[in-house]
Amino acid sequence: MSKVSLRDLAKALDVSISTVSKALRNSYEISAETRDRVMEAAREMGYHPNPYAGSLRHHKSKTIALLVPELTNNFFIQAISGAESVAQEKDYHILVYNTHEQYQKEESIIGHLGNGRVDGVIMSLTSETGRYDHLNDLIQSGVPIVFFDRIAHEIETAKVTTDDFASSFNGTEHLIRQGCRDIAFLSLSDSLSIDNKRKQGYLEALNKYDLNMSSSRIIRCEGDETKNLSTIIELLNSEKRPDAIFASVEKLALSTYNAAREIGIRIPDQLKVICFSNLRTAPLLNPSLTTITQPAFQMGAQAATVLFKYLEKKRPVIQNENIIMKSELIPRESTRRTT
Amino acid sequence: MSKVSLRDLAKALDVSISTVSKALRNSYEISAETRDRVMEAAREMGYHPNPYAGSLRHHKSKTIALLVPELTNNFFIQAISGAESVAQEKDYHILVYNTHEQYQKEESIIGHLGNGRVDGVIMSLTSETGRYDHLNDLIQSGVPIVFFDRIAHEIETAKVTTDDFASSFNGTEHLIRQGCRDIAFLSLSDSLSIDNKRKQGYLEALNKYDLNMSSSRIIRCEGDETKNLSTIIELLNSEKRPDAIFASVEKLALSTYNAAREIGIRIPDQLKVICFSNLRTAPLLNPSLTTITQPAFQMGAQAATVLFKYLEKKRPVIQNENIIMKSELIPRESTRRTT
DNA sequence: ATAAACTTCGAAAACGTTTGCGCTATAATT
DNA sequence: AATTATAGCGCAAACGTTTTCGAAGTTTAT
Repeated sequence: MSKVSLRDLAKALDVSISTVSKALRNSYEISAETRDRVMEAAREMGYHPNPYAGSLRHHKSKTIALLVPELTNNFFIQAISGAESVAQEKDYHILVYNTHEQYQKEESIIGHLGNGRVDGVIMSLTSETGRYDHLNDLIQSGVPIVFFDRIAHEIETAKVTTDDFASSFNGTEHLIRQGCRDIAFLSLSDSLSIDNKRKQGYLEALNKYDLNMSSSRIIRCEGDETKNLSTIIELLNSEKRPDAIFASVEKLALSTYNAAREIGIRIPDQLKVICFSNLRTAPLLNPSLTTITQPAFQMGAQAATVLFKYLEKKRPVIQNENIIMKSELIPRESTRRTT
Repeated sequence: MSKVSLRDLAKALDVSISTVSKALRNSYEISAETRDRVMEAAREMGYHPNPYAGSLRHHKSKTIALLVPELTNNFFIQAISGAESVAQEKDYHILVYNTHEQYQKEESIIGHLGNGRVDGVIMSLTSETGRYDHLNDLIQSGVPIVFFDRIAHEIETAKVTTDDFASSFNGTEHLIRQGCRDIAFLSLSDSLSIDNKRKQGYLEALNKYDLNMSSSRIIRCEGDETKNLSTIIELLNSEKRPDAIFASVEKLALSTYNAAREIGIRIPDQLKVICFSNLRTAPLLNPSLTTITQPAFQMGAQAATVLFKYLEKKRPVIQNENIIMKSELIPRESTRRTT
């Protein structure tokens, strides 16, 4: 039936609790004979150590937290999957939290993570996050943080990102080479590290080709889905409609598809679309979608690997370190050259 | 800096540990004055209670585990999202585990969940899972389990599912009404509750319309992605190619799309496709995909709600209960009637 | 005035581990 | 034979809480 503790084992075997404990951990202090007796009894009685008692003694929980701003998102879910894989190998447990793109939730959750609940944190920032006191406090209290994708430059720790500037530059260049001259950039948030890098890459490419850099072509889409949809429809209905859209995130590209469909604009004939995306169905869309795909799984795995590397040390203070992985530009129908 | 405990607070305020503890929990035994002093000091010194010490005392962890056979899967991720939402409201924490469709992993993870790590479990079974000893052991040890989608009929507890039989029947009927007479069913596993229900619905519909029930039209696709792809290609290249495919899970429909594309079969003209799916891009596919969509988010939320309802009792033994939610058939291009 | 009741707090046990140290018996060393 | 080393085990403290109980001191009732 229920819970069997060291005490129960000790009583059953008529030895002390410490003997049982040591036997189970294969201590040299215990004779082979009693060790085997204990092991056998433990298996038989279904003993499983209480993890929290151990945590209390050791100040180690063998648990890490994973904070993402969105759960139903192909990129983040692949990253989580990557982190989970290496955690499972290392016998670590993962607490998953959805911050829902809300700074307030992020702060509250981070607050719950001090004092030993987790040994470390892997996270991607909220689009609202502009101050980092809560994160610094956590680090100060001894819980290291590794960032991925949406990072805080201001915090000295390990960060796993992709080559956002270059990818965005390449993506924009790709559009230009396909004949586009008026490219709108759909942005998610001004405070986001990746968003800014991507904007810069976009602007730099425009600059290289001497294209009009009127900043009005950077469209902020930070509302909910329907809000964004109407923003995009408005854009596509405007007098001077752009001939291409560069969506900084996947969901904005999908909204663009929906908008185009709704008002009868043909992709790629009248509008070309490219975006950062980890959509598996990108090749199957109508038309198939040109994407810049980040190595999401590997990013999560890498973030976890770095974190664990530090956790294995006595006093885990993570040094500043930028790990930059490459995204891949995959041209498809949505940016096909038209005449 | 780091960790501040009750002892630290007590020392700073020159009162006893128990006074501090009681003050923080607003005990009637403590005067308003000292309570306020304690509260103030706690905030100032950044006190956060050590969760595991409390867990040890209370035999409650305020944590639940979520086990899914696949993480990069729209259905499961939406379910997780639903469960996470209600957990966050109830101030519970969620440990997420990926069983990778492997019985052995499921067993091992379940083994780690005894003895207090979690107060309860929400899970969907592996396609390999055929025996339930590990689950029964866990329940016996006092940790309740709530199943969703892929359930174990043999275990008496709460189960959240959808009307798989009816949905599958309706989906098959839909295909028949669109003119199909030779429908292949792509199955994932014989041991899976949902798979069997769906097969039965499919067969029942065939029966109703007096169609050929040769069981060879049930195709097992339990390999990896490339294996399944070649299985489907073989099917579509066979002498008597089916005129429709009913995929029991989303990924098999996507493989069907890929297979059709590869060997130049046009959907829906030459082949109609329907599947169970939570793909957000289903309307944007080429052609748009007819789906039977489960209320994944609500299922996860419902499972969590039921679990918490029981956890709030003293001795949480969950009664047998079948909660059945409705899926929605959304006809799209992939099953459009052709002449 | 004494007894009773109440208010406010502290001592200590308990949750289930791990581990340093001490104790006893036997084996090895002189 | 006397000493020392060693093997094998148990005691007890510690981790950070919560909570029962009792000890004061204070107020109210008789």
